[in-house]
Amino acid sequence: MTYSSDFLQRLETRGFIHQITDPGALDAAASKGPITAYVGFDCTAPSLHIGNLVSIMMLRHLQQAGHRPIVVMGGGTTKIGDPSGKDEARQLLTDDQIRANMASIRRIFERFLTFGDGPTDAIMVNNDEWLSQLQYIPFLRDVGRHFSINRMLSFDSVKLRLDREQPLSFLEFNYMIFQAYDYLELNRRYGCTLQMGGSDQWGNIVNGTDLIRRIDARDAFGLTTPLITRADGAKMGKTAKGAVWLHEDQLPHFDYWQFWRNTHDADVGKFLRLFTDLPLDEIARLEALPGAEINTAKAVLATEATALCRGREAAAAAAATAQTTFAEGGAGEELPQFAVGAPVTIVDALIGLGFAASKNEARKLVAQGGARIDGEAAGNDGVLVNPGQKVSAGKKRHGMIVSM
RNA sequence: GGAGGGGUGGCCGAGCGGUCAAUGGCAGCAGACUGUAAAUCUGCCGGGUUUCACCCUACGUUGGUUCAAAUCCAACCCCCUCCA
Repeated sequence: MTYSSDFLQRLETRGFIHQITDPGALDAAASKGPITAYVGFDCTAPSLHIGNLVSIMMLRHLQQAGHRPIVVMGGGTTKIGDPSGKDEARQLLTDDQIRANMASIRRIFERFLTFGDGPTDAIMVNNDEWLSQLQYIPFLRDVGRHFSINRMLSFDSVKLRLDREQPLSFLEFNYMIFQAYDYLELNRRYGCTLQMGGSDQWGNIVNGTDLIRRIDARDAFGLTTPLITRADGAKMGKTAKGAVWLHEDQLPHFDYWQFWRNTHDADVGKFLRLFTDLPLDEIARLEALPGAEINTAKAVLATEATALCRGREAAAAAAATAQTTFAEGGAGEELPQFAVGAPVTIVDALIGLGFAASKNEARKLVAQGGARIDGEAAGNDGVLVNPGQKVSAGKKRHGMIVSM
């Protein structure tokens, strides 16, 4: 499918589009002039992770194409908890936790979007602003009447729980109503005519467009992105160590860079399109690199993706560290460090650097030849390591011992 | 409320008085081969120590029987199926 609007054409060619409620009409609207679109984010954690990155990039493209992005923080809906994909109710957060999380998340968005008061500047709003003002009876009369229980029961998020006879509280059951109401409110306040989100949000999004049509008789659109999976079928962004966080407090720059560097061959092109701003012809060239040369493309992916989220400088530093550490066998500046007062055993060094969770684990690393000091296998667990030496666990984890 | 079935290591899932830190699979870690990839093969995969060994903690919870329990008994909690 090809679109006449720059915005949709961009999304389409870069692999962002899964479903659109009315592609033709949305394309026409986006061609005619600036539109306002939003994505909702929940703020149950102080940072977003890679799973949110597709939506963030989509907002970035929206803005670059001359439209206005709204970031909706689910301060109000976080108080309820989205039942989608969960067997059990989420833990409820206090107002203070929510506020702190929102402040922290905002800093991530400022890297990707330009905020301000201009016509295409991004704004961030908290749906708690209107949700907590709602009056129960009027809300039921004005909004509740448009929702049929029959239909709500048919939604996957609800059906799944009911089929498994898992408890679904009334509180959570209301989640989809509030999300639909958000859209109505944003449409009224900001003339927002497009809600975007992951494919799991399709039902919620459609509820919103329906509600706007029923109450205000206006057209609004919905767009969802495909679920991004890796070539081996695993869900994107989950590693054994947990989520890949966008916030540097939760994941060092170097580790973030490394995450992208270790992308599977088959995913390089896809990820370059989704997670960098590189032009498509450049990406086409990179993903076509044969054999081992694909590593060049991975390094570009890592640096570009890191630059977006962490800044160009941090990306360059991470890339330089990777270069000296992996390609030259040296030790880059960004490696994790472990400060000691006196020489320590290799076992303690591995634990100190966070490469082993217990002494047993560290000993096993040594026994299997995975522990190295300055590139040489550590002979036994009693070997001492001095400040200034590089300690490695396996081929990918490297750290420096420094003096206090 | 009644009748059955079940709760085991990150997950799935065997075991059903000693030989069980517990088969197998997945995930993970390390080694080999490579390209900081994939696939494959090999080893590891609760914690501690003086590591071909020993100690501690673990099979829903709490007690009990026994020389000995994940395995038997009792009570309790939770889940599932069927009946009311």
